[in-house]
Amino acid sequence: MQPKEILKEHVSKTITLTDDQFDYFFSHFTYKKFKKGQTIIGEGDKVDCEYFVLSGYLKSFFINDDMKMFILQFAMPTWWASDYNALYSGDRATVNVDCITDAEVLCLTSQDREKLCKEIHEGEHFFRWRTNKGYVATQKRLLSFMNNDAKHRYEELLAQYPTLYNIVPKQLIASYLGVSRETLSRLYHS
Amino acid sequence: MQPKEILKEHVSKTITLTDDQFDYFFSHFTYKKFKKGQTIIGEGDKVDCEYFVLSGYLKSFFINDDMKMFILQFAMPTWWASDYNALYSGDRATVNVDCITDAEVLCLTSQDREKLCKEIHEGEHFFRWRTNKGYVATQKRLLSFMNNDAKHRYEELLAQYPTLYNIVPKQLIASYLGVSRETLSRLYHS
DNA sequence: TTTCGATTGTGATGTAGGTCACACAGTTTC
DNA sequence: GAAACTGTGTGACCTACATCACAATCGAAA
Repeated sequence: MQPKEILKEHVSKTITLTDDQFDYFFSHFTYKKFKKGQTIIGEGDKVDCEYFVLSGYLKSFFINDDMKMFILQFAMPTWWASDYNALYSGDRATVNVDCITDAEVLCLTSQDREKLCKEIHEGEHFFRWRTNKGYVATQKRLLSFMNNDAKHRYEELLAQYPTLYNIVPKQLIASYLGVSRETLSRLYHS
Repeated sequence: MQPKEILKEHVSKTITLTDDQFDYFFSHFTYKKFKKGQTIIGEGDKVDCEYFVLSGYLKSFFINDDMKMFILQFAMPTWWASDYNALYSGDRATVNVDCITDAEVLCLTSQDREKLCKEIHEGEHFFRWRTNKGYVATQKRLLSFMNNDAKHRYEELLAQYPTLYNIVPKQLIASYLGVSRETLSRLYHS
């Protein structure tokens, strides 16, 4: 499937655009291809874009002072990723985004997103709903963090995204769950 | 200050509306007054509204199977609160909202919010930015949960909201931090 | 085939924070 | 003023998970 179709199908789930409107919408995106392991956003970068995943897997993550990694999100096809704090505040990136596998993405600059939101009312609606879903999902994850132990969170993750288990190294899954890789290993061997 | 002025000042930080537009916008809100301890949204309720706080303090929280409470958010004047998952999905409430102190709020139904978003482009812009801020804040809190120990999170909270310490019972602060009240007590007596 | 690096399993031990128990305020109710 | 209730401090003990150390596995490079 073509990039344009993938995005169109995704957007159509929330809003209805005429073909002309969608063509115009799409014209603001730039296609890019990355190799496994490549960095898309690195700590300290100026962040201009958000990324819509066409194929492959990305991760967004934070590295603390002890060089420990915490994964905020795995981004799979039709998901969006960026350092949203940096993107909206204009600050330098504190969150990294890189490629777990080879990946193709569509880039949208913050400027173009705001332009589209202004010019196409439905476009603004789309981005409001997308952010809203992200907000609710993050709040759920926060609750799960406070409420459940690592084993519970592990099972929750696998139930929600069964494909992750085969594609993503266990180390990264541990970083997402907020436990050490050793603990994760013990969890699913019991 | 009047409810209308409070809301206007708040909204003006993000968007510009003409007086007529704002009058129309405001006409969709309903004023309500609650007593300390009163429930605004209870588990299992149908959720129609979100609430803009004029005065007083609310909390939104989740109760797990062991009857343990987890606080998602303290809502102070000019903050918004609801069970956003229920509000957007139409499901019954799993998150509660109640009053830490006597409180005055403005209620906006989900239906009216969508109506306003449709009729006033700037209105949609406002709600997109509000949600966006919530999203980024929740993501930061999630990161802090993964990264920092209870003491660190405690100091972070006090630095950000010094007033909370005097107004909100320590038990609730503990529930927000995700530690037992005993642990919290030990933290700040050392 | 050999070698190297990345990934994972597993034991031993340490620690933050949970749970339970009880004491002791301050404040509301009769 | 007694009684009951809500909020808080503090000790003793327990548990989930971290950390460190090292072994085992596997794929890619050479």
